[in-house]
Amino acid sequence: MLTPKQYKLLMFIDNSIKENGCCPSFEEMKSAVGIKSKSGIHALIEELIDREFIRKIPHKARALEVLRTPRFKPKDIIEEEKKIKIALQNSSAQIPLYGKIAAGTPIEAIAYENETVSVPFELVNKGAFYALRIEGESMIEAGIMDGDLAIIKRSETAENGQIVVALVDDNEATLKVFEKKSDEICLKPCNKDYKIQHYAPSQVKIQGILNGIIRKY
Amino acid sequence: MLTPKQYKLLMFIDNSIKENGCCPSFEEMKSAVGIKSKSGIHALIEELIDREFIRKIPHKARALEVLRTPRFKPKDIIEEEKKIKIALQNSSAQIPLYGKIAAGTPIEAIAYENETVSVPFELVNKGAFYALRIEGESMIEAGIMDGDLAIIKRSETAENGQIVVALVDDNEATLKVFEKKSDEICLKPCNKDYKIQHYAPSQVKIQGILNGIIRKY
DNA sequence: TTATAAAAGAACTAAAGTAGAACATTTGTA
DNA sequence: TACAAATGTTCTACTTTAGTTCTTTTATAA
Repeated sequence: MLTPKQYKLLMFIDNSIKENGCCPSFEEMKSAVGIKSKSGIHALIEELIDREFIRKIPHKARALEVLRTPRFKPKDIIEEEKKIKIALQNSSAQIPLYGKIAAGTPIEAIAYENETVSVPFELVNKGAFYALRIEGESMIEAGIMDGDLAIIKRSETAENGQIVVALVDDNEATLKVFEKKSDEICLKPCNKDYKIQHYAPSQVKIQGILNGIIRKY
Repeated sequence: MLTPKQYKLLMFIDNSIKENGCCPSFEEMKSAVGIKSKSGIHALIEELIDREFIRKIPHKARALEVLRTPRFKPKDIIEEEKKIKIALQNSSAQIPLYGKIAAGTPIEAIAYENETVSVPFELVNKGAFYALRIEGESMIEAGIMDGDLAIIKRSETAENGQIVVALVDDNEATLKVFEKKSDEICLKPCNKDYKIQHYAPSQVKIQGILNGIIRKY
């Protein structure tokens, strides 16, 4: 019935109209179908008009209308869809990278969202996650090294002994072992050269709990 | 079907009528669509009338009626499609997990391929990779902890100072810092409780070089 | 190779969009 | 009613985007 390219184009046009409400331009179709020249799109569209799959309002730009879509998919398309399924199974999650965090001297908490990193799904189960780049040596005895990527699960609370991202006095974010005592909160580094920090509970806001580490050599 | 501007205007008019009960003026449309002249709005409206999306009561101000809007896909379908797109872009590599490796007492090298793990593409550039589960504490000073997943790049050779998977006497695989001297190969643990091991070059086969670490808490 | 078809590319034509001004109509209210 | 303010229409001139047509290139199979 239709060639793979024709089918792909037809479905793309149908999709675009349903999704964006407006008909795609030839340029958009080019990149969607994977053709580098507008004349190719032109030929495909003429074919689709001939076979009465689409209609065109003459002398108008972006004026295509899908009349019908075929029941059967070309074989290549089916193959491709299988590949997508496999890719989906192996896909990783995309989480924002919130700049660097000092694991030694605390630095300012970073509020902007610029980069994202992809992490294996195993590290991000349920909840919201973000990543921080470790800077400094204060957690080295917990196997967290300078330059590591820390995968953090958003949380406002933590259990004693967990490694947390803590915001101190609203302007310093730091990765430390959390311990809440009756009257104070201790943030413990994992490096004997660093001292345990003691704060009033009101000074410390938990920003998340360490969920994973990714290191690249 | 519609051009982007036409669509934007149509939706704005439809929305305004539904929200405010009355048709917006050209001035309002101007700022909504981002056009600095009324004539542009006029042209767009004439087009929309031609294509029978709106109707106009002649000789009346603010007297437009929306006849129809392009039909849409259900939201959940769009969401799903977006997820697929993102997942495809971020799909991660699937590499085999070759069982556990002793980072303390060496254990047998595992030859079978059973499980696989997905890792971010950042950790696996070019070449063949596999993953090993760390067991033991011998590399703890390099930030490699018991239970970590080591991402290994296949290689038969290594530079001094690199962390390698070494097979000793064909039956023990171990993760150590590699150092080749003129007459022997040293495999150095990163833990002062463990001793440096010295072997004849013929005893040691490099199986790969450490390329990354993934840890889950 | 040669014939063929698909694709790429360049050159061209047409449509869409932008902008401003002048003009015409409607609408509210003094 | 009459006027001013708000609203809508038309025109010209121009820029950008979109679509068409033709020639050249590339790939493929007889």
